[in-house]
This record gives sequence, structure tokens and C-alpha cells, in this order.
Amino acid sequence: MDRSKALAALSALAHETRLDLIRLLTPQGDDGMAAGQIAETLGIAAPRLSFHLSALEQAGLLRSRKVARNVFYSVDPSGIGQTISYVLNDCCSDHPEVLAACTHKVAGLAQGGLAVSGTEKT
Amino acid sequence: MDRSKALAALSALAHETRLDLIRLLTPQGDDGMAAGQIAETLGIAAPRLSFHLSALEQAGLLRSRKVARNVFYSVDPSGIGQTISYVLNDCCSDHPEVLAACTHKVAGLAQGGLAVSGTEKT
DNA sequence: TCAACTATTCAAGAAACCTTGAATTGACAT
DNA sequence: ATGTCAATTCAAGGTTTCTTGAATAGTTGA
Repeated sequence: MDRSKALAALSALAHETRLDLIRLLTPQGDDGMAAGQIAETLGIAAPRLSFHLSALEQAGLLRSRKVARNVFYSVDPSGIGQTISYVLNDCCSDHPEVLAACTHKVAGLAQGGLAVSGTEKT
Repeated sequence: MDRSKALAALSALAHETRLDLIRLLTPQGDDGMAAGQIAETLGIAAPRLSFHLSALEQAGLLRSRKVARNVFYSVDPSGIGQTISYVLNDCCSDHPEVLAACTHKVAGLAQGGLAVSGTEKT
């Protein structure tokens, strides 16, 4: 993932409504949810929703597919993952303390490998 | 980390100059770098730098300390880590595919634990 | 005290972003 | 064809964010 794509993705994440969208859609998996149902669930106007869905899709964080009159949106896990990776790898050079701090939960997976010996932070 | 702090941190990351700052300061560790030297290194005007440093500090991604006339800025690894964690845990509910996609590098650490059986993505 | 230096704050303008209601497109059913 | 429904696009406005030069605060050394 290159610089400008990562920036677009981070900008896309940096908004309350769009974070709500990610949170709502992630558990839906590849099936996703129709725009209308999303609008109803979150209680937001259609044009506003369209605006934010489009931002997320252009940033590579969501996918969409048409079914009849509906448009179903679902998260693109690799888009989010690559964005996180960009911050960790390209910006923080895999700095051990950063990885340690961000893997408190991921560490449930990573335990055993994460060799940040004596440098525990808050 | 709560919602609004995470949003502030993501907004702070979503800017080219501020990403440059993180990239520059991370390898410096706790020593950090003086504002003047940062300005010279990145070739940006002092007020502009101050503006972005302040944004990052308020978002909890940087710390600062005064030494004589200088102000040294350094990254707060836990700030960045908690921000990443927020996206992963609170927004994506630790969704396996997202974790898998973001741990291609972190996976060097996480291998063995990451039980994302048959669901490999791009 | 005075001059030099580092960094921040201020004010103004430019640019980008977000929300809203109205209009539009496209698909389906009758 | 016509009406209905789902979703997007458009245009206007308001707000926020960013950059710049000028001014300010605080620190050091002569």
C-alpha cells in the first residue's frame, strides 16, 4: 500500500459516522447490508449515508454489489488491514514499543513471538 | 481508549505532514528531536510545524519536553498502539480476516497463534 | 539590560469537508 | 407506459482545517 492510499484510508476512518459504518458492517461479513437498511439502523439521511459510503469505498475499506434495487455494502478486511500495516510498518518502522502497545489484544495471538523484553509501557 | 480520543488520534494521523512527523520521530525513541531540527529536516515553516506537532500531541501521539530553549518531541508508542487497537478491537470486533490482513508483518510475531484457518485474503 | 535565538500564538485567507433538501437515475411491478 | 422504490448526484451553505506572515513569549549569554 502506498502513501496516498494509506492517507485516503486514514482520512476515511477519521470520522464518527464512517467508524460507525465499519463497526456495523464488520460483523455482517461478505454479505454486507443494503444501504437502506444501514440508513435505517443508524438513523441518518440517505444522501449523507451515500456520501460516507462512497468515501469508504473509494478508500478501499468497503466493497459494494448491486442486488435488484439494493446496493449491499461490506467491509474489505484487507483494506483495513493494509492501512493498519502501513502505519505500523511504514510509519513506525515496526518499532517494538508501538507493536507491543497495539498488540495487547492482538497479543493474544502474538504471545510468544513478541520479543519486547524489558520495555513495557503504560 | 474511548471513541472521541480514537477519533482525534485518527484525524491526527490522517495528514501527510503529520505522518512524516511520526515517521521521522519514531526511530529517535524517547530522546526525540528538537522542533527546530525537525523543521529543518522536513523543510517546513516553524508555525506550520508547531500547528501539526500540537495536533499530534493533543491527540496523545506525541510527547514534548523542554530543554533550555528547545522543545524536544518524541512519539508516544502507547498512543499509537491504542489507536490501532481501537480500530481493531472496538470497530472491527477483532474480526479474524481484518487481523489476518493487518498482521502480515505483525504475524512474524503472531505466527502460531493466529487461528484464521481457511480464510486467507489477498 | 540587551541582543540573539527558539518556539508558539495570532489573524486572515484559502481550501477541503460535511450536511441538507431537491432533483435525478435506474430497476421493478403492474 | 406508468408509478413506485432504492440509491445517488447536485447545489448551496456552513463549518472546520490548513497555511502564511507578523507578532509575541520565554530563555540564554554577553
